Amino acid sequence: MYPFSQIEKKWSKRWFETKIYEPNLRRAKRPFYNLMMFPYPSAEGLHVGNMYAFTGSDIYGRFRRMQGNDVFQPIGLDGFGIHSENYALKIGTHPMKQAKVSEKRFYDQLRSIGNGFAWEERLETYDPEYYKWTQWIFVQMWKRGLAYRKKASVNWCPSCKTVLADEQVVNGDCERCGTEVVKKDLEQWFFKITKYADRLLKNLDNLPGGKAGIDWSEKVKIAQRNWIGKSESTEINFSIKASDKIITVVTTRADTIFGATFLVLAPEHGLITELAHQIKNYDEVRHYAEKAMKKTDFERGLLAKKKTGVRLKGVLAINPVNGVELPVFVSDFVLISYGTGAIFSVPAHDERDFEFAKLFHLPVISVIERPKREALGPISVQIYDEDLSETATEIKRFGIAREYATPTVRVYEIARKNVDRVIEILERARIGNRKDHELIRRGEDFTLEIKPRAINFLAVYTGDGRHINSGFLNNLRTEAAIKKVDTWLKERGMGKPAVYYHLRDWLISRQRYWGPPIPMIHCPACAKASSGKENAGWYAVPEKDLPVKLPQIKNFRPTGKGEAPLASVKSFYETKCPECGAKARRETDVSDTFLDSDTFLDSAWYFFRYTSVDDKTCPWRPEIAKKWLPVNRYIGGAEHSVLHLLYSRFLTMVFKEMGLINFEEPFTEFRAHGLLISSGAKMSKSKGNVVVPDVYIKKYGADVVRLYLMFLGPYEQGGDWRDAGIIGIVRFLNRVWNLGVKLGTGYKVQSTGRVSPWLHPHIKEITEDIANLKYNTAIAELMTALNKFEKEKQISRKDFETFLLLLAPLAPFITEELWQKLGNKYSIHNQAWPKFNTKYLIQNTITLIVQVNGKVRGQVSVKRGVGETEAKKLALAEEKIKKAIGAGKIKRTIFVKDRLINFVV
RNA sequence: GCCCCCGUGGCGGAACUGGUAGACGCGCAUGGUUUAGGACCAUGUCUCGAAAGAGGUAGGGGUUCAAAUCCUCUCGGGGGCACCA
Repeated sequence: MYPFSQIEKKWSKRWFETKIYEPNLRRAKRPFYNLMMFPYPSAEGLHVGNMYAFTGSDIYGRFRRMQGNDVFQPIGLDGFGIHSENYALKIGTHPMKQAKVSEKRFYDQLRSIGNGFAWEERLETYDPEYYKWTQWIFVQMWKRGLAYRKKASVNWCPSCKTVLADEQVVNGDCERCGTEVVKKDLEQWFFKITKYADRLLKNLDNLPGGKAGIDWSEKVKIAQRNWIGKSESTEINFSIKASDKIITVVTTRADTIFGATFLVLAPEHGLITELAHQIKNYDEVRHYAEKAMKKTDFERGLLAKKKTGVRLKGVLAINPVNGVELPVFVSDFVLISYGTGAIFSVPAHDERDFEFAKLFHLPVISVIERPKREALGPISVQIYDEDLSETATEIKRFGIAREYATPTVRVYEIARKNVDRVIEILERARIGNRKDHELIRRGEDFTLEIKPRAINFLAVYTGDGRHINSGFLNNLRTEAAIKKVDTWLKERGMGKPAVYYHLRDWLISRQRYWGPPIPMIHCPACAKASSGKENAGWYAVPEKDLPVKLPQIKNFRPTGKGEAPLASVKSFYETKCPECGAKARRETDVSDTFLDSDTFLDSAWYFFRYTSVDDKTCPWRPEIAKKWLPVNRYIGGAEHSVLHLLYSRFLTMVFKEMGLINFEEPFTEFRAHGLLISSGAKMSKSKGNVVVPDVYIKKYGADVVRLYLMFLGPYEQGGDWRDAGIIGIVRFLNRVWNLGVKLGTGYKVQSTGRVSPWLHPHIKEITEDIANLKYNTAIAELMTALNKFEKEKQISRKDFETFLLLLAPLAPFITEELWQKLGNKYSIHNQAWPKFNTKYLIQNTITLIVQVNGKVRGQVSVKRGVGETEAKKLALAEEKIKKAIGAGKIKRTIFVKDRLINFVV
């Protein structure tokens, strides 16, 4: 095997010393900011998944460098956070100490993978020089009214002993430790990201000034759209009988208002207490509401199989469109966090409402006519699970053509002539009325589908259709009906169109130790003086006093009392009010630092800081930031679709408003790489299939590991690491080495000084593949080229050098070594990317495919650009073609120039 | 439940705007080379068939001269959101 170890060591050192990957930040002429997601320095060390992400990004950066860009490719560590803190607790050390240990290990590893990092610009989020500016940003947010403190019912992880953002709760469990999350009422700090919801959404499609939206992987854009969750809704006011109070509900289906048969309030709804005197069963209602409020969203949502609720006796709401009096309920299926926390229910056209109506035996009024069966096209029958056995047996008597079952569906194919009789059986089984029986056509037979949970579909129709029983909305369809009712309500002041978002404000405070302290001070004296005002007594730490340093304390263990560890450190929290000078108390929470690989506030702006890491006077120097930002290309994992990537966009918008920058989207291009799995499964410690790159780098060298990772599959789709295939890459690079050494030591080589024509199409392919992140096919193409070299036995030096240049971004070490061995100037990575000449892409003789009735029957060699008449003549001269056509007459000829000719007989 | 992605040899995966399916690599087989090898070299490798030929991209249906590619339904896998009114 080629001496990779020696080579890689040598060049790592040389690159570092000669700073070939350090662009001149001030003077660069063609700046290209190639960003990769800085890693979280976990105790386990650099993961092969990290290397996968970094290699893919690095190849692209190297490619751009060779194409003439000044590429800036910085790296740093996202080292604050609960993961490090927990690890320090576990092994009985201090996070500050551990950080230094991990830092060294990570940087050593990062140096070994062959990436062209700009080491001088590296940063660590736990460095006071960095988090000083994280805190500064917090202060700016505060000054602009975008940071606020609020008592809220928040997600609390009893194990991590801190609050969690909604995004960090997965199926009711803590994303990190899997402990069930509970609800707690705590005062917390929030950022008003909701204020930017519309802009965050719009920019995905169109940037201000009519420009096209940001160029991101489509799936990430979709995820953000879903997360922001815009709904065009209507607010409708229901007055309450014998009261001056009003219930404002929110709906996206105002068209169904004539079908409303009751109202439901969220347990937290303020009206419940306001109407206390009117509610006859107030104790019962209050009891229910209090119990519900203690439940987590998960318990109220997914977990709750059955609806619960209590009627507000003595309260009747009046439907504005028809004056009908409707009962009002409280139920935990309505959430205070969305809309107004109140809804009107239309059981005929909403499944949840229907569930609830069944429970309380409430009327169901249908206001939308279902489309007729014919109009539905394919039709299907669905039966409730319990009914299945008996009915199915009966149906089976008709002779089932085919039967198959899945966990949720049982499908029978029955002959057409039996359809009506089967429907009869279904009716007898009282599965629904005839209208709801639906059959799927399947050739000559029909498919009868029997699905569990079908009863709701039978009773509830959520689709569009002609409106009935709806007064002035009769005969309209949904869209038109909504418009009409909106106008109607607005004219009478009874409602108005409104837009709602699912996006919530960003909860950023955490009750832990290992994070940047929130730079706020609370003064009790001032609070008293201006009591009643919002945020009374709260002041930002004056900017000259930043950073608020995180003190090294002995007991950094989380308290679990809703208080951060710093709350018991007197020397930390005791301070003076910046306003009145009285004794005041510092905020002791730290800002959001959570997630294995990411700390949100810290990481939401790190790419700005890279441009000015040594500047102590500002977060970034405007002239340098202007030159390099926004980031030209960002490559990272899709798991950050809605967290890091959304927060970064939000902060960038704020920075623009502050006049700090002149753009509002931080990443011009974002590409999500695929997930790297191992032996068919997601890598995880519990499965024991985590691959650590070090072992392989030691055994085969970084070039081999890089190439293998990239060869696994399309970069944007991910790949499956299996040890078996790595040998193919080892062979490939060995062959490259052997060939290179032969040339370098004076074997006979042709030296024409020009790139051979046959290589040009390969240059084109490789260039395009790398530009499109299709590294797997780029490597395949390089392998093909090598095969050709070996077959020819005669090699020109120029061709081989070109080959090395093409391979250089992918395998930077071996190519650098061979480049030198061939007597070329350092460094290969600063050479110009090979160009291809289009005149060599065109072959003069091409193979024309000859088809008869669409089937390939032969091929003929023709001159490029040959016309139909000529091609036809040549094709028909072929024995095989003659035979295939036989006695038939050619009815039609399809001719695709330089590609094929097809005879239809 | 809703949204997105995917399904091609024994395996990872190629296939441009529909136009010779299986590039490249792994594995396997045969031969060579080597003291030996898990090293290297050569040849072969979708299925059936002696061949001519036929079939073949999860399955059904469709559009087309022509479908892995487009439409549609079903099945299966992965990811995201989820009582959001």
